[in-house]
Amino acid sequence: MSEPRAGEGRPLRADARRNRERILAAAEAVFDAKGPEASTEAVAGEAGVAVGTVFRHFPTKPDLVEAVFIGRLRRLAERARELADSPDPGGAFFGFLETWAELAATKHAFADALAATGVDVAARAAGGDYPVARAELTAAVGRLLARAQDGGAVRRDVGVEELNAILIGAARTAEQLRSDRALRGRALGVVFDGLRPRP
Amino acid sequence: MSEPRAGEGRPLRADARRNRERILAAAEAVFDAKGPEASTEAVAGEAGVAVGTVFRHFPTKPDLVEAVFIGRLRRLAERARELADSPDPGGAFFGFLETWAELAATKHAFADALAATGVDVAARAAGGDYPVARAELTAAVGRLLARAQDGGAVRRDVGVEELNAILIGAARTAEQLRSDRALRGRALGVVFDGLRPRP
Amino acid sequence: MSEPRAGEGRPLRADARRNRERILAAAEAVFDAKGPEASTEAVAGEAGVAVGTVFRHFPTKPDLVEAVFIGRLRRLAERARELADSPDPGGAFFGFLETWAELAATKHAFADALAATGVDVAARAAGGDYPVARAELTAAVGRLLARAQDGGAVRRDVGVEELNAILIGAARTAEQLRSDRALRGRALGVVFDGLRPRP
Amino acid sequence: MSEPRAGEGRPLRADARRNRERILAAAEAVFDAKGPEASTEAVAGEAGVAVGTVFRHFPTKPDLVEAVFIGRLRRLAERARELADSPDPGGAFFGFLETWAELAATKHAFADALAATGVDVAARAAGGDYPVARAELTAAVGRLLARAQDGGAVRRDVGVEELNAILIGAARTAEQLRSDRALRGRALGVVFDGLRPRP
DNA sequence: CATGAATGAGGCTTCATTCAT
DNA sequence: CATGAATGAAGCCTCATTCAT
Repeated sequence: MSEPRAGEGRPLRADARRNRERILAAAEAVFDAKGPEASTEAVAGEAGVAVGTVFRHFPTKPDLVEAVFIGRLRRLAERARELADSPDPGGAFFGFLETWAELAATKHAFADALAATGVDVAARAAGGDYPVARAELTAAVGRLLARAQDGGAVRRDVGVEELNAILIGAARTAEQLRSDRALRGRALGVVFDGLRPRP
Repeated sequence: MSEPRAGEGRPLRADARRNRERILAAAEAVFDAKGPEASTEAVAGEAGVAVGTVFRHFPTKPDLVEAVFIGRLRRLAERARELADSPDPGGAFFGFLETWAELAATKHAFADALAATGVDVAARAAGGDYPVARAELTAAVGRLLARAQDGGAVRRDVGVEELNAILIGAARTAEQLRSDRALRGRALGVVFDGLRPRP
Repeated sequence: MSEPRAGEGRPLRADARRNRERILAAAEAVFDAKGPEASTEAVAGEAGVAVGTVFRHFPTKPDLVEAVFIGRLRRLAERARELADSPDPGGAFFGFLETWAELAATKHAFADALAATGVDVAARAAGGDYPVARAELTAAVGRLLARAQDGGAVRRDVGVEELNAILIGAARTAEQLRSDRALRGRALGVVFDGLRPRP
Repeated sequence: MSEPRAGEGRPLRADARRNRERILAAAEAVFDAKGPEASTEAVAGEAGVAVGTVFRHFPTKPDLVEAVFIGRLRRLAERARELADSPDPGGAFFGFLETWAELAATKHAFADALAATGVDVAARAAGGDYPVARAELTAAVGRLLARAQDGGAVRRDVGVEELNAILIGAARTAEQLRSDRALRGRALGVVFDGLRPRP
């Protein structure tokens, strides 16, 4: 649940909303720096609020982690949508992959969180916002992929599912080579080349 | 450290060695199921020994995680060595990649542990068995790679470093598609295709 | 550290302060009875709080021991200051020694804690409240000593340093004879007589 | 019990006796260095035997601590006996005090162990060797004291009991000033002066 | 609503002691 | 007898979560 009282339509008070944002930002920063096992207290500290406030907004630790993660999914989906109508579908597609990898290369817990998906989603039922965010990203990426394939820039035997898994792996590859930008570029180049049509 | 006080040459008593194996096996199972943050207590339970016994063999939690991980590195290196003299270098190389991915597909903590490498190795100095195991694997894989490149099966602009990072990512990709063997095969195929020479 | 985050000026909430006092009192009682190695759990039990609460107030076992000890130093310094302006410097001085010994006679960990000084202070740097409390006591005692020497009640070849060590020993002597008040008085009398001017 | 199977008259085999001595020596060294909380394993290591052997000789940790302590009492008593017939009773008496303090100044756990006496003796019944060793020391010191008093070197209102407690305190004083020999000498001088006859 | 103190389960680790080899 | 592996209680400390202020 990324929005407390979701569905009851009670819009958060201004200060409450502000706190929520600050907590999310703080959580993102802290999780990036120390991984998602960082203590809630640390997040609260970074956000400049008390722990109680964090728990009011995100009743559970997983709730907070999920919310951070969903935020990222949304930003990625947003980016995918921006590129959707590019006149150069191939460029748009591979450009998006770069964005993804670049994001993953610096954001520590990102790949983990992504990978945790398969598990968590099952465990947390279908109630939360996660499936929605996930679906939106998948849809947006799917469109990018389809156009790129139509344009002949990407092989046709790849579906969104494989692409998704490949990107999760690529994120890890990128993270692994975090410190060497050139090496990272080359490794990702290899992986992405695999997506191009075989002659 | 895969052998306590390694280097002092005192071979463990029969029962001690048996327990050590049981603990390692238990740890592998538990870490696979719940990740390497699983409690030492859980490992002890699975192994059918008391906690104290686990700590006698692996004085520290990281020691245990490392030992499990090193075991995997060794098995992989072993496999790489077996394939070293294959008459079909390209087949040997890609066959090895399959093994790797197959192993990773079921072993949860594997990718994490691998990824943790960069950090842990630095932190744990060069004292343990880890660097050795790591070096051996790298060497064995390097030979496989070189032969495959010489045989024209793999593009020449890929080094062991990139390969390593790519494989770590591929492990994650495979894990992600754990449940769908066909899909997994296709995704890995794409990634591995990226390694073939561009026409 | 006798006040958590001392110096930041945030006064504890009423209930927190109350708990803090209870914990200190409990620690004093428990340490007196079983020595400072008594478990934190025991202290918590005596104070009627959960362990977590003890650790919130005193993040570390040594912190707790130190706090108890500092409390005692302060009480002694207070007593010394009260006696500072006595019209009978010699009486004031020896009266203070009685107080000290009396306190020490019942308080088990006292001598130990005092003795631990040389070590702990070095180890714990100059950050905490300890050096301050220690210095204040030394200063107050120094004044008492100087006046007594000026009044001819105490030999002049004794400095605060020796006096301090002697008192630590006397505390142990007193503790040793805890159960026999008369005997204790005589033993301390002998030790204190050593401080009087030789004819 | 400082002698296993005490009273059954079975004299230890030569190697067993040798081990016993080595363990005692090791324990003395280790306890001096790290205090009596040092692990039995550490003692075993220092002695070059296995833990099991230590426990065979001293079935319990307190047994070992006590044995070490008794050894010291005996050595002190021995020293006192040597001085018993000195032609200079006063010199002999104060010389003995020096020995005592000197021993205590370097031997970490000594004062503690001595002080622990009151408690342990009660707890451990009267069965062990401790009371005997204690009594012998007291007797020997008593003789030294009596002769010194007869010779006018020591005030007559001091008994062995007080003396004992004073010495325990002095040991602590000496330990406190361990690092400064001159200061230590002066402080002990003051304490011992208290024992001289008042004019 | 926010605050931050209290709770207490749970994790890691040490160590006296037992006992199979 | 010696060895050293196994046991498991106990200690310290962390942290998600609750709730009085």
